[in-house]
Parts: sequence; C-alpha cells; structure tokens
Amino acid sequence: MNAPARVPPRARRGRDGTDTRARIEAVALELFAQKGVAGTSVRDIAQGVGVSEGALYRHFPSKEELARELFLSRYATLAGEICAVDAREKDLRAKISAVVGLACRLFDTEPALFAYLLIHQHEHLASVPDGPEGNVVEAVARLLRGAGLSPERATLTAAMALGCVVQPAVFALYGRIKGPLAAQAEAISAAVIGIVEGARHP
Amino acid sequence: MNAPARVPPRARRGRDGTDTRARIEAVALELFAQKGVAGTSVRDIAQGVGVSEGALYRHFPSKEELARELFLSRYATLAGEICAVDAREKDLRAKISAVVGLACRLFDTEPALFAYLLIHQHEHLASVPDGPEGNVVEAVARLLRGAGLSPERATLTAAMALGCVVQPAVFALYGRIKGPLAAQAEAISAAVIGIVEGARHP
DNA sequence: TGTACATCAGTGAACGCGCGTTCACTGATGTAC
DNA sequence: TGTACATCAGTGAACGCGCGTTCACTGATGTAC
Repeated sequence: MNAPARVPPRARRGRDGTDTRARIEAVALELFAQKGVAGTSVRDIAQGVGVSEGALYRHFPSKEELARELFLSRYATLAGEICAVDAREKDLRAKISAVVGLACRLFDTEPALFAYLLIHQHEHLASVPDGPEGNVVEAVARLLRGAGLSPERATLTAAMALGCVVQPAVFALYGRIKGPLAAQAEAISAAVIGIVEGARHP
Repeated sequence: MNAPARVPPRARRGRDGTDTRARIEAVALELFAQKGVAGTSVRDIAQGVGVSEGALYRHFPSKEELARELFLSRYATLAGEICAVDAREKDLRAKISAVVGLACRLFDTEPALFAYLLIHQHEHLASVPDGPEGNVVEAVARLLRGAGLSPERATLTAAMALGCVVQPAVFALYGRIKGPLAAQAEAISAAVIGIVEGARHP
C-alpha cells in the first residue's frame, strides 16, 4: 500500500485528447456565433473538427453543456481581464479607457467570440457566478464602486457604460459601423467617462 | 360584367379568423420571449391558443415566418413611435426624454414584447427595412442628424444612446435592477443627453 | 527488456424521439339567383 | 324567401426528416512486474 515510487507529474493515460478538445471548442464557438446553438448540429461541429460525432461526447457531456462551458469560461476570462485593469490602473479615466480599449480589441481580434458572448448572454446569464472574477457586470460594477459610486448608482451606471460599448459592437457586427471598433475607442471612452463622472457628481 | 351594385366594405368570407390570428401572435410572443423561437414548438403555441397545430398554418406559412412577421411589425411600431416623438417635440432634450420615457414604459408594460425584440434582434436585424419608419436604429439616427450631428457621428452616438437604454433593460430583465424601469428614466435621459451634447460640441 | 493488462480517444452505425408540416375532411357562414 | 354552391377557419391523424445521444468496438499508448 505504499505510494508509488515515481508519481507521474500529471498522469497521461492513453492518447492525449487536449488538442481535439481545443479544436472542438474553436469550431463550436465559430458555428455557435454564426448560426446559433440551436442552429448548429453536433454533426456540423464534428465535421468541422474532422472527427466522428461520438468523439465529442468524450470531451463534453452534451451539446448544451459544451455551449455553457464555452460561454462561462470565456465570460470569466473577460471579467478577469477587467479586474486586472481595475487593479493595475489608479486613475478612473485610465481604468475606463483601458477597459473600453480591451473590449474593442477583443471585438476586433476575436469577432466570433465577442458575437457569441453578445448574442447568447441571455441563455447563460442566469448561471454566471456572482463574483467579479467570473462576471463581467460585477467586475464593472466593482470598478465603479471603487471610484466612489453608491451601490445602487453603480449598477445603473455599469449598465449604461456596458451599453455604450456593447451596442456599438452590435452595430459593427451588422456593418452599420465600418472599420475596426478600436478606431471608435476614444469616442466611446469619452462618453463612458461622461456618464460615470455625471453619476459621481449628481 | 358590371360592378356589383353593393361593394361589401371589406369582404368577409366564411368565419372570421382575425381574433385567432391575434391570439396566436400574443401567445407566440410570450413563448418566444420566454424560451426562444427554437425552444418553442408549434405544438406549444397551438396548445396555448387552444387550437390544433394545423390551424396555425391558416394564418402563417411557417413558424419561422410567424417569428419574423412578429418581430418586424413590432419593431416598426416602435420605430414609428420614435419618429412621432421626433416630429412632435422641438427641443432636443425634450425629444430624448420622450424617447427614453417611451422605451421605459414599453419595457414596464410589455416586458415580453421588449424581451423578444431585445433577444431576437440578431436573427431578424438583417431583414429590417432601411427607412426610419420601420427601423428603430435609423429613427434614432435621423433624430440625431436633425439635431445637427454629422452622419458618421450620428451612427456611433445612436449606438451608444440605444445602449444606454437597452442595457439597463437587460439588467432589469435579470433582476439586477429592481422596480419599474421608468423609475430610472430620468437618470438614463440625463446620460443620453450628456452623450449627445458631447457629440454636438466636440 | 518483454509480456499482460489498463486506459482512453476515437469510430461508425444505429437508436428513437420530437419536430415542423401536410392533408383530407368538417361545418359554419356568406353569396347568387 | 329558399336552395345550391363557394369560401375558409379549424380538426386530428399522419408523415418523414434531422436531431442528440448511445454503444460495442478498435487501436494506440501507458503502467506493473
């Protein structure tokens, strides 16, 4: 009953499916963003990845769970980045500019990811954790509370600030706004700063 | 080959299905908002209305078309109301307050309608007409152009202004903001006025 | 080192269920004469 | 007014298709001794 002499650093048994899993996630994200979760079949994803349908079930218990995990993990990553900005920058204006810039760059470099988060928020927002590390809304609200806004004001202000970034992104998605969203980052930051300052000095 | 002596004002042949059609729309709107179009079956709708599934096809060619007609007609109604405000009010601030108030009241009185427009915009935005009478985005953009904004600035500003209303509505939908949205109308109007004034005097 | 066994990603065929849609039919109402 | 016909909303059973999921199996790799 001794512990084995050599503990393998991280037991790798059989072939390693990490790469396949990542490819499933990438293909599913692209298809979900394009055609919706309901509009994307398991066959579509499997074909895109180049594996059989059954193989997907080695990595995810169901299509719905794949959609959920995908949303929650990416949403948490974004929330974490906002928290990091909040911790790094001291000035309120700098915080806002940095967060707006972050969001615009995310949109420009990973439009499928952004579109997926945007369009499918309503299916998953209910199962998002409360803490600011996993929840974009809470991360922004905490940033604003740190800047001196009361909790009630912070919630409404967070909503409007998010709207000022999200809605231009929707417009860009539908071709109403041309070019990279980052080109609008300064104008958006200015609007958000105006809203937040207005809420601080009523 | 004479014209008939009495032209019936609007020929009513057989039984009148206008009421059934309206009930189908009402039930479908509620279910689509709650569970999504894909998540709602024709059986669900028929059961809610209290008719057979086949009856739905007397009024709409398909489930998808029902969803589309529902979206476009309601979206056009809202756009028309915004245009009416634009024509009625002279002062920019009054226009903005009136439009924000309109949206907040719509949310409070018809949450299912608002949620449907909000959540399913991405499925139908591509088939929305361009004119301001049928297109909320265009109606708002025209209002802003009328207030002296350049077309490019008007688009981005319209996006941010819409975001300032829509995102608080999303928050309210998920219980993050309590009470009627109309209670926040003044704060939202103030933020929107700030954004628009900022865009007018850069 | 060699042998026996365990693990697990991936296969591919099959499953049954729920879905949107169809269709022959009914019956009530409207119209022509 | 009465009779024959047209119209059409609604019925209910049936349809077949596509979907998500399952499962016995394969084969490559890792582990024990």
